[in-house]
Amino acid sequence: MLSNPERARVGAHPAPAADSPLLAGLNAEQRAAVTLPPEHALILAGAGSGKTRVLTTRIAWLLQTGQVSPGGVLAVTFTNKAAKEMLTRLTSMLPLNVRGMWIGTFHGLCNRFLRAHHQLAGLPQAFQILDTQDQLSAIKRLCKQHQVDEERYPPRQLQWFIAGCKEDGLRPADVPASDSQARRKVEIYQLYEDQCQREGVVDFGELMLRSYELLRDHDAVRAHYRRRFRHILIDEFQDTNRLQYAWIKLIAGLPAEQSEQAGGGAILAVGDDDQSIYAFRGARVGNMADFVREYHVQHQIKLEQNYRSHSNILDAANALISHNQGRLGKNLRTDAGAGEPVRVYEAPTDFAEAEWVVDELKQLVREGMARREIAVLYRSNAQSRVIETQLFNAGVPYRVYGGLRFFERAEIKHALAYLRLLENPRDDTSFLRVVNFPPRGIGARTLEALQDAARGLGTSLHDAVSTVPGKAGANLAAFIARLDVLREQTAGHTLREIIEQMLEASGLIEHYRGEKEGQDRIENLQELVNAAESFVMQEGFGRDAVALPVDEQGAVPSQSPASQGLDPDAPMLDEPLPSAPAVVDADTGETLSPLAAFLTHAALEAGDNQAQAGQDAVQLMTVHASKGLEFDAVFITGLEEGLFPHENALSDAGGLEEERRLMYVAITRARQRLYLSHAQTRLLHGQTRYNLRSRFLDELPEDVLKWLTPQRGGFASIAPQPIAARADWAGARGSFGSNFSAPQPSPASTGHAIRAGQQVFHVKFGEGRVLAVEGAGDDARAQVDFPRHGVKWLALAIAKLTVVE
DNA sequence: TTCAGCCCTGTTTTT
DNA sequence: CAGGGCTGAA
Repeated sequence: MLSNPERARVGAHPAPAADSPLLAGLNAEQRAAVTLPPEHALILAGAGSGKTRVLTTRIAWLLQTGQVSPGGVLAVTFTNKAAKEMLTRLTSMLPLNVRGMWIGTFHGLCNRFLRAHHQLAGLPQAFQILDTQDQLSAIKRLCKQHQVDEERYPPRQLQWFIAGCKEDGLRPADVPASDSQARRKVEIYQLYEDQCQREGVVDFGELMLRSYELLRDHDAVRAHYRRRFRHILIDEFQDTNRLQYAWIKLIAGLPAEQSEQAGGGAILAVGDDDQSIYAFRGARVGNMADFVREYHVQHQIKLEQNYRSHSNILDAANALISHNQGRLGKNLRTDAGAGEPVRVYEAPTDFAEAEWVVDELKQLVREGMARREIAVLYRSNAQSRVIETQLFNAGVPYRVYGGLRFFERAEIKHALAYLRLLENPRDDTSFLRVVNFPPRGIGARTLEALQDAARGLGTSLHDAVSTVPGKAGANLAAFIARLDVLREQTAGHTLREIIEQMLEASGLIEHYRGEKEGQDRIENLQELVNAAESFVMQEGFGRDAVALPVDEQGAVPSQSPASQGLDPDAPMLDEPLPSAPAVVDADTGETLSPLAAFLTHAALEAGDNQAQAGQDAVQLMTVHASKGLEFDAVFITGLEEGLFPHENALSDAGGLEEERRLMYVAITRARQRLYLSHAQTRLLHGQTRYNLRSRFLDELPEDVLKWLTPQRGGFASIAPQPIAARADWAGARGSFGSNFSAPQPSPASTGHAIRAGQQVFHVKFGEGRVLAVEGAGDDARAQVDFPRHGVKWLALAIAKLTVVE
């Protein structure tokens, strides 16, 4: 073990200890990955192959063998959870001060970086971060102000467009726009950028992009970090987007740019192409291949030994994923036995499906399984409701992940808006959010006048208040006066005191006291005080948090970074090069007030959503949210065409493959037991929908499955279930009860001969395949997949469909 | 200005 | 079915 961190200085290269206790218990591949030479490498880590262990042991190994000092490590993950996990494991392996290490999420690290170099980045030091909600409301506000036709340019779509541009590293000027519609979008993008800049706020994408540009445009800064980071480790590399990969390339330098002199770290990319499930938000699996090519990667290690699941589960996963094209190729294996078969259940309704899930999991609990070891997964959040109801009725404790998280709740957002205004009065988004909440006689008309005035003056709303005349103006003035007083009163106070005084002064508590449903909200607001308190404890803001001056003008050639107040326990630069201009390192960037730091924390980590974390509860979450987790028993529900795979993903082949990877992720969460289920009918958007069972079920090997219900026809084209509708079908919901083994009721015909699975012809769209039919009589609709025109819903009463078969 | 009620629309996954 | 936005009345 390392007793003195100083030993970690580079230069003294102790002989790598092959018998290091760190390596104990690792298999050959894992060991090879941990002890790789300091060169670029790609680890293909299958699900459950001990990826996190390898990653953390690698860091510990590098530190222990003196190949790098803590300050020379950059480790990037996607989720806060993963970053925390890495830190915890690391500190349990080595006694070490992790403060100088850069371990965090892309967004977290970019934030840290931008705070330190905020002047170079053109941002106020206390810039605030817009979450998705804030971003949308900022865009809506902008659209109103600039008379954007919200019909033609829906704000949500604009948000998607802007985020997409940023993920590709494109500023408005870089976006190709051929037609007028596209040009208009780019124009709005530009306006949005201006607005954010004016208000001193950044969105998630901006954190990344701004940080990328800063590195790109400032040679001294880039050179500094290149020399600093000798080892760059990236988790979940398959989830990186274009911009993130470009950022990594800047911070590491391309091979041609790397040298003893110029620095440049060794990149260790860890990923699994089969678990790439974030293409929808810009993730590019292709980055893996690009990395291998651009960095001439010589070391590729596959981790295929799975330590998690029984072989029946793995066989199912392997078989499923083999249906995807163009994989890097990887097969999981295990030494564990076959284990239980994968159980498959077909329910008549979503309601019955939930009932079955609850019955089964109660049985598991009776057999001694801990509830927290049981997960119920679904494709989309809306599906949780039925299951929740069932669990609730059965009195089974459960916990839902996702949905509204703590910092996203309305009352919390209101409170945060007040706090943000204390920190930055120019934050118009926050201003508008609370200027009339609780109501204080400032209505839409007043605000319109204020916004006009602000636009005319080119100032923030806050600064334009004095120009509004009359009673309305007086109300506004009273509002900002209240804020100003609060700001003065709380100066120098602890975070807790600031929040408590804000809750009083804002009138939020008072307001919710008067509401009938307000008690919960008040409790949440009180919880906010607790959240702040524990944040202060964790970050050590409590006492003598010395604010170090950050000299942003950049180069201070005569001073070494160490003389600028860097943590002496964490030497940043091993032997600073004599000619190199010293750049203030982002480690000195902790000059934020506790309040500003807390607000950042709130934006970057939306927080957990349920207070009852300690209880032994069944876990409910989307498949996406389950990534990286594992459970003894896993239920994957709603395995239906249109739901999983989701209908929006069916239009292109890439979408389907991503859905399949999603299913692969879901399957590989299970250690011992895996349950799959689908329902014939499901209540969605208040309508009963009839779904075929998911094609993914048919892609699993029969011999690992155990059908709990009699099997009927296969997917779509093979003997499709006669699917038609009867108006009172919904009324029959639940009456099937346990009657699932009975033959399907054959409801009266709609009069339309259209059935799922059929090949049909449409005058305009040509030939297509019917995916589903729903509704009855004149309302009957069919979902048809047209090869040329995509998936469409057609009203059977109107559309002329002829059966081709 | 506020509030209640109506209509309309959207509706995958999220750092 | 939900939530947001819009309208009209108090």
